[in-house]
Amino acid sequence: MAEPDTTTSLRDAILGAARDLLLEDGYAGISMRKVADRIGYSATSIYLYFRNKDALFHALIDDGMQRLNESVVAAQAQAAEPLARLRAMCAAYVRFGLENPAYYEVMFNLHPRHMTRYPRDRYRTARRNLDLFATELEAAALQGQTQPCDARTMASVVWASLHGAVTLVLAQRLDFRLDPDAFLDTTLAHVLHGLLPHS
Amino acid sequence: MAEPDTTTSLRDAILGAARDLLLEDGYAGISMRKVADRIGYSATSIYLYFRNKDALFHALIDDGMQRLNESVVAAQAQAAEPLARLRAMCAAYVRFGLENPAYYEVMFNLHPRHMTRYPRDRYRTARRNLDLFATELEAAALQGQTQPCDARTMASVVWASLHGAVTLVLAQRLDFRLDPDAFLDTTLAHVLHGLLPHS
DNA sequence: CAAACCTCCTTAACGTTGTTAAGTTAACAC
DNA sequence: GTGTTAACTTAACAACGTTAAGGAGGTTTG
Repeated sequence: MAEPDTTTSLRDAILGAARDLLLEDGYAGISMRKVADRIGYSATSIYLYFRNKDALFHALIDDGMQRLNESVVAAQAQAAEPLARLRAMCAAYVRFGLENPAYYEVMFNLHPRHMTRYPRDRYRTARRNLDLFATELEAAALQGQTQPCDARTMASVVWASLHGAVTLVLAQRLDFRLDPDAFLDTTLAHVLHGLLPHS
Repeated sequence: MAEPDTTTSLRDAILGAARDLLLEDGYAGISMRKVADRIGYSATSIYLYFRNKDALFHALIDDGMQRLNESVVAAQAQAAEPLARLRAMCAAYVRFGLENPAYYEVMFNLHPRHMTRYPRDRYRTARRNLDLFATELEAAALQGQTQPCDARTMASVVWASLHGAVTLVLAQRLDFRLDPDAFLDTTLAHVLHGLLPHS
């Protein structure tokens, strides 16, 4: 299984193998030895490029955050009005979660107890994402389309609601009598409705 | 550390030790050997009373679900009108999460990948909890206080939003520029506002 | 009374995990 | 040819969940 290292550096090969294992078996399917086996190196070699297992996962999180951000940015460009953009962005977020459950898991559902916290200073991409939501919220509020609010807080509120719904569905903890897609649609509608001005 | 077994059965002693460890060190702080050490038995004794580690955790989840349910029921009785009751119940849910982070973690944030799914038929208490929310939602809709909706779906939507917010705060992933309590208050207000009739 | 049995618990072990310490091997410098 | 450095491996440690086998003590049965 030894691959050539002339084309890719070993660091990249490790990351690739870890990503593959993540997509195949989820978080639990990854061990240092399995990652190493897959590319024909010994487990300890990984420590030459990543301080420990957490550091390896942090790199995967970076990767996932990047992909999520691209999805949301793409959605943002699909509509002209703030509220419509917001809707598209929320939908993109949910879709990302459903389509990349393994990534979503390491990115958001891996608890600090299981893994050293993803360092604050590497949350750039995540915060940038949140800022995208805040921007649209602020624009919508200025146009009187929503009730006035602190955009930064409300961006987190919106995100938390979406996150809760996605997590619920991915963990298969949704009431089995409900249809996941319908549930997610209702959640999205409810979240947006909650932003509208008082009657 | 060997405790008397005349008063409590060993099964109860194991559960108690597991609960203590859970509260002290969280999920990661629990291993079969640690639980056993704490009560002066060997690790393998646990297997006489629980099929495996998952079964032990499922018992802890039962315990936590019971406590959560009691909190919500108590909150429900504190108000007379459906919407006010709903608000009190949501607040109780959030409070439970903040005050019992370790319980909350095993109950809702431990992924199926880390642990065999909590069996469907043992979700009685959880579903009962959800039904409490659905009942109030239905009553509120009947009185025209909210827009009409499928109460069961909306109960899950409300729960998911609260869950997302609580999870975010507990995992310390909330934007560090925001105050957790203010964020949770805003979330609660937003969730309830989202239920109101269209203007 | 002794033999069989059952209940409750333990010791020993297996295979796996993340991680560290101590080599090894090859390439290059002078 | 000797010294140095970079890249990688082997061996090992402590901890993990779990299983198989066994032992001590009381109860039942001939």
